[in-house]
Amino acid sequence: MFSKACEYAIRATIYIAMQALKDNRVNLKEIAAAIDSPVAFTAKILQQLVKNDIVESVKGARGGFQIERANIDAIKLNQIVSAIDGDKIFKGCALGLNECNESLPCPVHFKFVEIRDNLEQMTKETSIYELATGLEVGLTFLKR
Amino acid sequence: MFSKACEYAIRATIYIAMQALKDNRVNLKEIAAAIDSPVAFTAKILQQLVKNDIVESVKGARGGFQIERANIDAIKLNQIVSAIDGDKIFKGCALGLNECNESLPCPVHFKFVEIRDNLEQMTKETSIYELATGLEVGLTFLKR
DNA sequence: TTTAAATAGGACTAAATTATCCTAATTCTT
DNA sequence: AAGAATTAGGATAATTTAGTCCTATTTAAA
Repeated sequence: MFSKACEYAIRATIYIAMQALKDNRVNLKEIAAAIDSPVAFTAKILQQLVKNDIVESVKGARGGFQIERANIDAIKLNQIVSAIDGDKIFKGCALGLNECNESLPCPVHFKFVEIRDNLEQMTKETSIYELATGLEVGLTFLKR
Repeated sequence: MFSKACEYAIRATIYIAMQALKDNRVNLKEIAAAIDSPVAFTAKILQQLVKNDIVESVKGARGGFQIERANIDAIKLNQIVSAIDGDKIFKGCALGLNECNESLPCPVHFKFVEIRDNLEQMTKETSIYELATGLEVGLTFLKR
């Protein structure tokens, strides 16, 4: 469904948000440990998240990653997916056709559009805040 | 969503089914041309479909691929997906966790399960017959 | 019986994704 | 001011996915 990079991106963002809610800034090593991801690869992904204004970084000793309080509410899941994987998952054809729409549909078009649209809507209405709080309370997990 | 191999597999199966409904057996070249896919790669995928009893092959001159009439109704989309991509798409965690279920859920688990299950149900109730007829009538397309 | 047309399958290549490593730049702390 | 901790970024390696090529085998038709 999502690329590995995107999976890590979502997990990392949720973890950073959870810590940000407790006024903690977290560094790369801590993030990678918390979400059980390869450190160097996670660094690359965090760079992309910073470029896309999903997380903020602070350089130097005592630096790390954080998310502004207001953004924790504002950032929705679909923004992370689009930033890392593009919008193929939300817009693309299930059978890989370049041109596939209501007027020139592939055989599964109408059935697939429903699922694709549900996915997009779900990710659009799911905030990082919501995901981070479930994690903090211990209802959900980012490893294993 | 699906791998390239799976996209080609679905397109190829639909095309073979449509021709089988007209009592035509079709060969590799014709299939690849009809679905606009790389010939040699398509050959590999067809081998897998044969091994998984989704299509039948006939060797030798005048050989090719076909699907028994009864199977055109019996084969559902989910069988092709599982045969080529496995069932990660139907069973796997959206965030890539190895263990993710109702009792140890990832942060998006409950929201994602709905979509995943809808996809599985849709593919389970969609027969190749249904997809092939839309194609024959010219309502749907396998290229572009 | 030979030949041509076809699938099967193994070995290989190319491209994309995932992942690592090293160095530079930044900034806090001592 | 120096050193340690940290992110940024480029180069590279490893793995997976996508795709090609060649040969063997099968079978219909001439």
